[in-house]
Amino acid sequence: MKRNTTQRTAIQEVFRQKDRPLGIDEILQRGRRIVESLNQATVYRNLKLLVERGWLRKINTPELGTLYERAGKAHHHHFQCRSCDQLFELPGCALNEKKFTPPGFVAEGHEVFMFGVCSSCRE
Amino acid sequence: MKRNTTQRTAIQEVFRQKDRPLGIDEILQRGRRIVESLNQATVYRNLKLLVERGWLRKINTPELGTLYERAGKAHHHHFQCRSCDQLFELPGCALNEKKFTPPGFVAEGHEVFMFGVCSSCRE
DNA sequence: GTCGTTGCAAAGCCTTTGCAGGGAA
DNA sequence: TTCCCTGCAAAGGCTTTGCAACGAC
Repeated sequence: MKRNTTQRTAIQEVFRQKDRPLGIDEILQRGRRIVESLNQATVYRNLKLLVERGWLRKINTPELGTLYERAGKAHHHHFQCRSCDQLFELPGCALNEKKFTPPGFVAEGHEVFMFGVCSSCRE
Repeated sequence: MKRNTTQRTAIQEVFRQKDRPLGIDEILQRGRRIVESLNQATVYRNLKLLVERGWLRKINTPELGTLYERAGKAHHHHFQCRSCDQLFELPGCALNEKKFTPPGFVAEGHEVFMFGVCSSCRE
């Protein structure tokens, strides 16, 4: 049986506070504000567990490494600002999967990453 | 001034033989058929150099790590077969970038990865 | 008390780098 | 001969794992 440790709860709390894709460093930093002793290995172990439980989703980005976001959201993609290196959610989907699938191939899913500058950084 | 070493030539030859995205291991294996002594560090160094020269393009895939393909091709995306783990070229683009860009954001580019089963593996 | 969980350190991948010898021009 | 390039090994990031102590139930 799984136990609700203060560390795991802290990591989940971080995601409740910041509803956007987060990387390990930021999760660790913010988590330590809640549980000072929080260890990196613990974060890795819990992220893995929370992904397996379907509470988090792992995002392997092309330029920012691995990030995590809350699971269960509607199908969406991401926009990476190359100025502040934040990943933003893009609601909906602008990809015509069927049209794009080569004849004879079977499509199971897709990932779209957009790059550019966010509205805050553009100012 | 850059020199045309047998190692660098071998790596380029590998890409001429296989016109599809290749990973380090495959490049190394195939390169060693041409230059037996070929070293992994040499491959990494030359891939970096060939990318800088605009002869190769680096692809950071979500599930297969870093692959490289010949640069200079028309805008395209990729399809990853989860059965044979090969990356296929998808000619053209099915993404409506303008429609997908949030107000106030500036789009500079995008990356699309499709996942599924290729026609060979489906049989 | 049990046994899942944590912190710490070591180890595993993948990639980069320092260095001395080797090779292209 | 020059000095770029290579092979080898060590070192760097990021992530996982072994182990003994700890703590949730």
